[in-house]
Amino acid sequence: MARPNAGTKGVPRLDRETQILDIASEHFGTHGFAATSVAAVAAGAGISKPLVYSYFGSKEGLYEACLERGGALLADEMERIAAGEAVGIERGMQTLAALFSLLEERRYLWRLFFDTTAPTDGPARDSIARHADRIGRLADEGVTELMALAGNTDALDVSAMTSVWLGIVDSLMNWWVEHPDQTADQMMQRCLRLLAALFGDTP
Amino acid sequence: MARPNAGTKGVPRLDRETQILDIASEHFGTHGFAATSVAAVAAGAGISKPLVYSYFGSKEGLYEACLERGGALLADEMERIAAGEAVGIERGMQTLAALFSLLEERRYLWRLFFDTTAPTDGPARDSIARHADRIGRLADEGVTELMALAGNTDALDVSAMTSVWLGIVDSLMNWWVEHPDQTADQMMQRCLRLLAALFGDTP
DNA sequence: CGATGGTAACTTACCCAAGAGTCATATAAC
DNA sequence: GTTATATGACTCTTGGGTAAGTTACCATCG
Repeated sequence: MARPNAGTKGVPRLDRETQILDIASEHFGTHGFAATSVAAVAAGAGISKPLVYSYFGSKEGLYEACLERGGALLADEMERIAAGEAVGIERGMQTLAALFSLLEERRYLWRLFFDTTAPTDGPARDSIARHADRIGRLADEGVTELMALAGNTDALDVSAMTSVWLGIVDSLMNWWVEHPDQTADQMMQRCLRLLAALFGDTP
Repeated sequence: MARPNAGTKGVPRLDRETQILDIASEHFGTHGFAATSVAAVAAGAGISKPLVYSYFGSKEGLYEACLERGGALLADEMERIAAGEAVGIERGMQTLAALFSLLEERRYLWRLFFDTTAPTDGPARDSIARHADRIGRLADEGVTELMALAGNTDALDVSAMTSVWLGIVDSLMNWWVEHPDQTADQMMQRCLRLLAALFGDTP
């Protein structure tokens, strides 16, 4: 007898991994890497800490797996937009619409990629940067197009504008997290109104 | 005898506090609250940890003191702009110019106020939020004006637009930190070019 | 002028809690 | 009975916070 909770619960590894990644992504995205504890993730999944380590190796490994899965989701969608014909601000708006729709039930996911508390040293640095950069590169591509249309091809200008664009998306996502009652559709309508307020018309 | 380093070094409390705040602000602003250790700040100032605690009470107290000093600097400048006659985007650009000039030697300072790793519970929460909100309120005022000019007075729209505006400033500051060779003047010229690229003219 | 004592400016050496990571073991399922 | 799934009970490091003591300075008293 003894340990009443030991032994398998009949949950296959892949199912359990998926569940752990769901919980971990939410924690990492909501509180950041540093403020997330593996024990809390385990508790959230209703399992013990060693199982998490058994499946993901380390806290960084867990974070990396979250990035992997989330990054694929985000980048695939952004690539779909990129493959379309929209350019400039139009492409930006389509990207926003896609992101709102995609992340409606996972608003925290975006913040995973812009976490300043993620480890900046050690072997995980490269891997983390790679995933974060994949989204950045897609943004860069769109911004380069936009700037070229306006006759500006300065590399630093494009770099700064990309940073600003990502900052805009970031702040919209943060605002959305703080306003849970807003639907994806309402967010998109709001963005169109904000754009109209800036440009003085309704494009 | 014994402890060769004990005893006063003849540095008055106020001088020492100022020095500690300089170091601490840079650490907090660069690495965030969670990733900053009091021991590192003390080492940076060439003193021991207990002296920091003796002067500031706790890590949160130290952070609060940084916010106090930095917030006064930032808010005073933003209030100076607010008192002027510029409105809308013009006011935004003037604020940017003032911030670039003010923060040229302290680019990390801005990030102090938007640190997601700052403690979200405990007694310091209110105090910290109060300082962060002071800047937010000034931004809100400017954005409200801008939106009103465009005929939009929806509270949520204004709230979201304020968030976006702060996000833009945030990303510009981050970009600036990553490009140390750029002067305040170059940053401002760049912003004007980015604005021109968006609006298709040079206002 | 030198002794005395108070105080401000410091430090060493420690405590303690939180959290990353590990080991040996247990049980359900097949 | 073998294996994948699982856990209780550790260890070890990091970092916030503290207790107690040390040294320099300065005023006052003889």
